[in-house]
Amino acid sequence: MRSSVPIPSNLIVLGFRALSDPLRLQILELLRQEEHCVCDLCDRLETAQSKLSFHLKVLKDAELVRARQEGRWIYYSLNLPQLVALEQYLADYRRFSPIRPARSCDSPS
Amino acid sequence: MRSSVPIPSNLIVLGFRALSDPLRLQILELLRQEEHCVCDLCDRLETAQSKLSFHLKVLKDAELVRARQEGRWIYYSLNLPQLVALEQYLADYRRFSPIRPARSCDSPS
DNA sequence: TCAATACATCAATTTTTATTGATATGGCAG
DNA sequence: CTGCCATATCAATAAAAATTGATGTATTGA
Repeated sequence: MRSSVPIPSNLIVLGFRALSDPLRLQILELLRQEEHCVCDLCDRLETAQSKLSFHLKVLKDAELVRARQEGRWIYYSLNLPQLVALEQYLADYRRFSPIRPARSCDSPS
Repeated sequence: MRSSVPIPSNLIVLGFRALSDPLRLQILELLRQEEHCVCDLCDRLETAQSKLSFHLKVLKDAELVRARQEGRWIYYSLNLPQLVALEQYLADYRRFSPIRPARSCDSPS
């Protein structure tokens, strides 16, 4: 019998992985306010274009951002529902984890 | 002048990184219900002890779990406040992201 | 049609993370 | 003390992710 512990969905794992990098969090921080094209992000983050494209792809694969083309620009924006999905995943820990009585808190340093 | 985009706290990044692995999420899933010692987790997850120790360290460094020694066993449990901190970080996207109309890349700021 | 711009993708390399098996440490029973 | 058990850590390797510079692909304007 294989492990009976539920295996988390791939999109959840991808989401957290995408969030696990400072530059990518900075990208999201910028997108929070408005959508941006790549060249704009390059400027604001002082980062090479190909590097940014790489990280944007990670975010896009995790469905944390969306891309919209307009002329020769591609505008990235937050995909809020997926951010909310991750938030909900974490919220379930708070909501469905019985708070056990803290036993004697004799912390061994 | 360096980028003015706020750099995320290291603990936040560590937290998301710790969450970005299926086995580690399974560990948290088990800990949700009650604390477990390592040998217990090895059994339930059918995973080698040293492998589990490695992943527990990742979770502990991210402060998502706590360890408590009792005799020769070490019991791991959730550290709910840090999970909540990550949840809050995500919640802020939902709460503070105004939906704005696209600004053209060309247009004067 | 041509050149320039915005972006993606690729190949090579470097860096980071994960896995595995072995060994170390420290508590406990005998 | 001795030997066992639970766990951590280490060293070697493997696997995955990130960086960099170059090249490819649309789109636009001349």
